[in-house]
Amino acid sequence: MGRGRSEIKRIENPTQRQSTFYKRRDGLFKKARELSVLCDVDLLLLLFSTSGKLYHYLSPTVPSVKDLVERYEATTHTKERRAELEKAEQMCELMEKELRVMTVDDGEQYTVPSLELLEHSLEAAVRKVRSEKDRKIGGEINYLENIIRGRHEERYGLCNKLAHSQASNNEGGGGSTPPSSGLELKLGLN
Amino acid sequence: MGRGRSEIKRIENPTQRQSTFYKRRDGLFKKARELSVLCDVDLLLLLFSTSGKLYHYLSPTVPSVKDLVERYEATTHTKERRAELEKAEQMCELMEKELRVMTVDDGEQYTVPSLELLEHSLEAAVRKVRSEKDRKIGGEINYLENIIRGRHEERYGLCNKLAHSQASNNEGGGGSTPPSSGLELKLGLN
DNA sequence: AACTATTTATAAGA
DNA sequence: TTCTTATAAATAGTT
Repeated sequence: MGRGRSEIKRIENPTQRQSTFYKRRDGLFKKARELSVLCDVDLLLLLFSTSGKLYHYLSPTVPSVKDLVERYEATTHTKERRAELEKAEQMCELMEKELRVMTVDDGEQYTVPSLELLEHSLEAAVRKVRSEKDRKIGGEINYLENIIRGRHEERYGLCNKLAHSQASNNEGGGGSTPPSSGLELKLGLN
Repeated sequence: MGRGRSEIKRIENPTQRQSTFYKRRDGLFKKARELSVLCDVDLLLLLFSTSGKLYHYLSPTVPSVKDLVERYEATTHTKERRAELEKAEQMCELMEKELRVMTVDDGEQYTVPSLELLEHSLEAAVRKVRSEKDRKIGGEINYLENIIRGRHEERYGLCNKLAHSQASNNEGGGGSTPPSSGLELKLGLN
């Protein structure tokens, strides 16, 4: 847009780069907000300018950056696992095929006992690949279970804290508990 | 853009919403990429569609999502701390002012001993706010130190793993160590 | 997916 | 930075 060319490559002139940065940054954030509202999308936009300044946008439907990043991690983990499983599956098939071919083909270079030996080791390899596949499936389940357990503990901890703080408020503020955050300091004006 | 109105609010018609989503998602990613290249910016764009599908873009200069998010956390932490410190500072000033006013003003409603008592508790309160401020500064330092320590341990752990796996490769693969990742399975074709 | 009439974004210039 | 304006780009509605 604008007058003249396009060409997406690093702008070397620092003044021009800065100016373009302001304009396009504003444009990008506007578009991000619009997409998130129009299409009911959870999104995070996080950016650091060359000078190290932080700008970010998080759609209003998302409670926190951490939350969305955890979802990202969970998703990519399962994706990676699925890709690995597919590869393992393919490998399995390939090896079974190979095994069949090798035992049927007449190989002049092999004696029967050596072919038998080869067959056995290939069978063992197939078993190994299968068990590795199973181990990975188990690992994925553990990973997800851990996440769920973590969430539970988090909630439990919060409940505890809440109950605790309510109890100590009812006592009248015993003094030894330090303020946990922000500026709700007890000023001791008794 | 396009024919007709604008109005940024959730599109209720699902077909239209989906169509708009595709178009604007592509546009947003394009703009994100362009900004990151043109202006040499580190950026992360992470989004989940309503159906839970993940799309993301990370500028090529950033090693990983985790990396950028850590930078975000470090930055916001220090920002929050700074804001808290500022508030504490203001509170301090306010209280000192109040203290001065109260001891100088002729308050008809107070006896001198009660004013003196009030003065002392206000002074104590000021001390309390100051020490809370110092505690927070210390906490921030600890927080940063922890991050640094974490990085060191991560690296150390990786070095160890590497050394270990190289050692066991030299031994000839003793069988009890499970493959750590991917598909570099030892097939046992001996 | 493709096609346009329009609206938006923005490169240059001030 | 900030505003203006000529022009390139994005996209809403339509096919």
